[in-house]
Amino acid sequence: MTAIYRNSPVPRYHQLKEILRERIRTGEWKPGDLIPSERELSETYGLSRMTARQAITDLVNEGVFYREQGRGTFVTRHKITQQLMRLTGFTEDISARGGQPGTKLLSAQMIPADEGTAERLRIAVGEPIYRIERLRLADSEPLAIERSQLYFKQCERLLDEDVEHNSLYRLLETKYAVPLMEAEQEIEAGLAGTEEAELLAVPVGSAVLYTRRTTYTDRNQPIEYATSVYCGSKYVFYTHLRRDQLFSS
Amino acid sequence: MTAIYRNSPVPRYHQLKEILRERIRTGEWKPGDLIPSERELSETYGLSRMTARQAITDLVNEGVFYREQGRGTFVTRHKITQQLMRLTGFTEDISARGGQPGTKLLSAQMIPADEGTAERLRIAVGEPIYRIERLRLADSEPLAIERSQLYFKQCERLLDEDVEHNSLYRLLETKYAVPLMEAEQEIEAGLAGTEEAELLAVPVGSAVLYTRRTTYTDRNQPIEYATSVYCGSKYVFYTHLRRDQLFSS
DNA sequence: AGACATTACTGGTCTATACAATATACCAAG
DNA sequence: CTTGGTATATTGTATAGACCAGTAATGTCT
Repeated sequence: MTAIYRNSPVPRYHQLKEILRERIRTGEWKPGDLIPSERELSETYGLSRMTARQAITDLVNEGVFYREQGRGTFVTRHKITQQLMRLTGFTEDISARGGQPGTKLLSAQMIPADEGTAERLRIAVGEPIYRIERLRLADSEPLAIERSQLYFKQCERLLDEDVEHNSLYRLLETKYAVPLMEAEQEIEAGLAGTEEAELLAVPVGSAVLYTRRTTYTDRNQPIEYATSVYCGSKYVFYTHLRRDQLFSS
Repeated sequence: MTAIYRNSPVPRYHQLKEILRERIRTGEWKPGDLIPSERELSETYGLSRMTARQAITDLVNEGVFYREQGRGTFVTRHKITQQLMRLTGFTEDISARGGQPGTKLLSAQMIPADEGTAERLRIAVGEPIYRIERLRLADSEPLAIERSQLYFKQCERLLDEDVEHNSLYRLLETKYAVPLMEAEQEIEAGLAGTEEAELLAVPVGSAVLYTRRTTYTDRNQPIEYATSVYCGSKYVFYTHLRRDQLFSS
């Protein structure tokens, strides 16, 4: 894509975002480079400056560019991490890191929600939820134990899915029209217990990471509560932190 | 603040952001509430719709509101976590969690940068950097060991600072005019070694979290590289994940 | 009662324009 | 050689207006 289609159903600012991304991907612009000014871009692609600016602003918020008033807009220097802090399921995550994801299904069933889960999913205690327990592999080695609990309309249909060979998140977004938007995650250090050690094939007392995650749809509805145990020696979490202004009031 | 000052040096959209935040703080708007429409807000405060929209867009990006086309704009339901994924120094972090931060200075000196640090701070190997090692306490209990390495113009002046009783980040932002913007952080599980166990007052082999963090200024210059060891039983990390669109190309 | 069209709201996109604030290079006066 | 102004880039802020697209309630027809 090298031009803006004015009659496309895709918004123009969105088309421009893709073009700008592409010009980075191809290596035309390298980290630290100055990109054309907003006015220049708007003339090149036949847009108003504000529309070009919206595309750039989006990419600034995504961490692709940064602006300096009076100087111009530049390509950020660090990009790897940003892509890894995206909300991803295990399958997508491992693929992105260049590994071969694998899954061994431990259990999948409908059960009544206990108190903690019900509160996090904002449903009534005892409501039937879909619970799945999977051992996750990377390059055939056990990496994590993942226990997911989901609730949405007709979530019992998930029982018929092949969750051993499909990405749960991809299934939700495609077949079930459940668009995932964001998640809150807690990370804590721990030691492997006997059961966990056996599944992960590590000695009892090895370093592990416990995570607890609540996932929300684009309607801000909690849809999944998942707890995981990651093998400490094989996995690193990346996060990106931003400092917002402290308002002196 | 309840009105927009048209001649204020503070941008109007920024004033509006503060007003909107205030209306949440006072409890006027609760999580899940529908706020007035963009058109309504712009009339109320005497702004154009685009200006009001800019304020709202900012707050949406910060996770304060979410929008639903055709329905309106709402206050998000989960707020605690968002504040904790801000880039914070230890002092601010513990205060925000309601604890009493403390520090024991282990060492502070200028040393030549080793290869790994030089690369992360994007300087030459051997360049003199400021290195500080501190034991961090929460409510008088040891919580973490933090080793920070900083490089910027005249960073040797830090040697004269009382880093035991001051927040390093606050010092940087106020006295040294070094505005911090964002950071990348890696988190990994580990076990306490003998030296770490002693400092943290836990048994050898306890669960700990290793973190490595590179901090950047608003000019995208790396300024700090810090590694920490957190006592596993006393600290939980929070992260917020966003799913951005997967572009099918 | 149910299905469908209307309508009036919402946010989403886009334009054209104006002026402010900042950064940089250059030039002239001291 | 330094200082200060100026021209001209840049992004930042702000307006007014237009139309599109999705939602929900209402009314109307079957």
